[in-house]
Amino acid sequence: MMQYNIAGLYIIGVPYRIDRIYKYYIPADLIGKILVGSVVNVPFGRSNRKSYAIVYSLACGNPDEDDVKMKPIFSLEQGFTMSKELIGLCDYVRTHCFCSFGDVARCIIPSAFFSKIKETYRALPYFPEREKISAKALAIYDAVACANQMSVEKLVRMYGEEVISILPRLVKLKYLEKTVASSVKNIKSVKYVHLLCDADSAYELIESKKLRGIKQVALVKYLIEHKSAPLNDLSEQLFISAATIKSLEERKIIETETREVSRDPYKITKSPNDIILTDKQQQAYAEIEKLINGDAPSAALLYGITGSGKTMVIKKAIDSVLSKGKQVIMLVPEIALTPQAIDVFCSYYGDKVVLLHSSLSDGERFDAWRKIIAGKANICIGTRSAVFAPFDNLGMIVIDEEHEHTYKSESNPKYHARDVARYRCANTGSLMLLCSATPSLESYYKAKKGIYKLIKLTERYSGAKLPQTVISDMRIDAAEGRISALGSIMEDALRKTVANKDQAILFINRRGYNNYVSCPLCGFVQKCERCSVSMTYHSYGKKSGGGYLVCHYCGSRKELIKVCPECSNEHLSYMGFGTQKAEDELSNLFSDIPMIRMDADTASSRHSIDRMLDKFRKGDAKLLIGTQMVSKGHDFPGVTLVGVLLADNSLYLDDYRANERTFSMITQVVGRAGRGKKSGIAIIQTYNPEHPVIKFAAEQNYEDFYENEIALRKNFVFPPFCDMVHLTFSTSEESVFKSLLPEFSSRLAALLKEEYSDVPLVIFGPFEAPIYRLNNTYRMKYIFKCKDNGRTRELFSRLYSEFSKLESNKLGISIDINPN
DNA sequence: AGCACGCCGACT
DNA sequence: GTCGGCGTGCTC
Repeated sequence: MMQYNIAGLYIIGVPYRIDRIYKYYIPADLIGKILVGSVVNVPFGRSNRKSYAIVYSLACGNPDEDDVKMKPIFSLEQGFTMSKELIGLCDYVRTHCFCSFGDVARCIIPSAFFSKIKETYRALPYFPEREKISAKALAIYDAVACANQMSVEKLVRMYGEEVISILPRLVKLKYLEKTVASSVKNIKSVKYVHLLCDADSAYELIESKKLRGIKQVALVKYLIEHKSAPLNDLSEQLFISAATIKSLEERKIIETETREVSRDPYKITKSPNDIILTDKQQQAYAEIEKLINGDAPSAALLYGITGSGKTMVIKKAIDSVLSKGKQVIMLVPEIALTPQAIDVFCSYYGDKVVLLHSSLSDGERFDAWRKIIAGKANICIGTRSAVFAPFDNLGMIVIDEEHEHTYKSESNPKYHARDVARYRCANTGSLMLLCSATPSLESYYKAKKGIYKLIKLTERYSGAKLPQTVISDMRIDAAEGRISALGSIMEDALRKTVANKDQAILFINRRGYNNYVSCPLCGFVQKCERCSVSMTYHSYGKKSGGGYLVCHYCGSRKELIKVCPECSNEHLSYMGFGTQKAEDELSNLFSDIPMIRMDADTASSRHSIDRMLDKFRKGDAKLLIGTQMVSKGHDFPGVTLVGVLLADNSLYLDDYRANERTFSMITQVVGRAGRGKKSGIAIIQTYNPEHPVIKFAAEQNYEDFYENEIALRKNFVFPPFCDMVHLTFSTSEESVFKSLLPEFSSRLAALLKEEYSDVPLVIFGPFEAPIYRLNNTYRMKYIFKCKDNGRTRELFSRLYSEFSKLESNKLGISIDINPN
């Protein structure tokens, strides 16, 4: 049998335009051991720096006779070989998302797999007796001392292999010290800081000038808003030193606490008690079972209204797949926001479940991943990237809340989990099961066309009724001169709810107190210095007064201005409201009712979200007010009132998906009411009560919304009737646009006229990105309507490669297909 | 993305 | 004379 001695491989970590198959010869001792899918180490580039690579193909030949000078593979990385299916997946994502092969490989293999122990050397601080060592050793010492620290690889490159024998001697003579840094961090505990007094007395402390240092004031102010914060965040964001913490700790104003961060954060309790499906659920399940039992790849859309009991149908489907000895991936939009659903699955399947999501540490992620490749788990529940879980006998991929935008990645590789899932299912004969109460238009369109099997659940579980909905016309309140986040209808309903000792959820799609500060006389608006957006006013604690301005895009902060910097007017107006203002108004109305505000400012960690949701579920708080966090899949039987405070907030955005997003947001929130025995009521506050989207959402009428919207999409040619491509140039030097944009436009025109005359493309732009300046980078973009096929991608691939090397470091270019 | 190579200006 | 700034170009 012929032994392969040449490997074609993809290098991990190279830029897109040089990402191709490189040929290396396999040294004699590795022949037969290196397979397609092996992870190997190779020398790459003029400096032969050590790089990781994935073996893509094997061949026989003479390394010296080939036209390219071939280098040898250094070594083989043990422990993981990528399956054919996953290699195909890398190819697929690479060509569809304009990223390198390695970018996809890095989604499949956790970073901890690559980060082997790194040996570096550091010069010791005192000046040594130079006479005792050789000239060569002295040169090495000086080089290390000069660079502060150096890796072994670099020293070998500079001085040859003999450094290997010299270095230990230098360490023994205390010239150098060896540091072994493993990048697999074993974070076992995190230090937290919190106030020892309540917000109001802390605020008095600041007012009464009892705190001397600026840092101390900043820290206390920060803690008033965030309740408790990890020490690391504080030193990073506020530049707080240990001394500041210590002095406040001694004065008993704050307290530090060490919290254990468990390596296995989800405790699993087995309770295999079987579930009984209702007739409707059983019917839906039977349809899915048929697809599971067929061996052909398939896709289904489970469209079930809120509260229809989709979770149990999914559970049954998972049982069925597992019983055939196959594996399941289940995707959820965000782990932290759907703890209930996850608890259900963990309690049923115990240690056969593995969780994969973004807030795992490198070590935790590595553990979870090894559990999958070792075959110790057969269900993987996780966020977007879990779609890459390296199962070898996949049977089904479930995508819960299929319409959620979090399934689209916004950074390289810019994939959509649904597309990746579809590819994997097609190649493994698996079922892709999409689930939603408000399916994306694209998916419902495919279901109606028969590409996906459409399965409907149109009744609420165990007879619960959909809430009665009321549209509150805020124009009436405005005409009466009422300026409040809460309309009169909402206020009355809240009073009733509170009187009945029931619970309510209020939803606002905006955080902070007021979303901008402006001068009514000269029109001045306080903008961020780094971004082209207005800054949002955040107060400390519940009360207005004091506070700071923050940019929601780059995070920069600024003291609140009291006087207009343009015309010195002292009466500035604070416009628009967010969660803080609503909380403030509510606490004025119901001062003795416990309430929780849940937004990115109060829910800093998974733990704090859990704590808040638990408190609300137990009834310890009666009102829950917050951003999207409160609208996702939670099940609170005690909630009888649900309010949407700014229903039209997202309605008039310059975006073809604005209607869809508004509809799904309102529907999801409204669906939180009336899940228990009591019937519920939902109030939608809007300035556009006649708007069809608001009306359809109020009726929970997805079918009519869909018909209305799909007609619009067809008329104006938007997805699913075409594909959208966004091409963005970004730079810190605005002037590069002047020559760049005409150059790009004419190059594109030339390509379309000659080589790609067969590619239909509608060009919009160039124009400024919706936020032109972001964190001091300027962004110009093109939008194209096209058909996402091989020829179109080839055209964009060429443009991407050609323009990504231009202006070298000054210019960034990004291509995104069907972005959010 | 790195990193070496090479071409100019400021300095001992 | 040499050191070192960074613009240019290559990566099996």
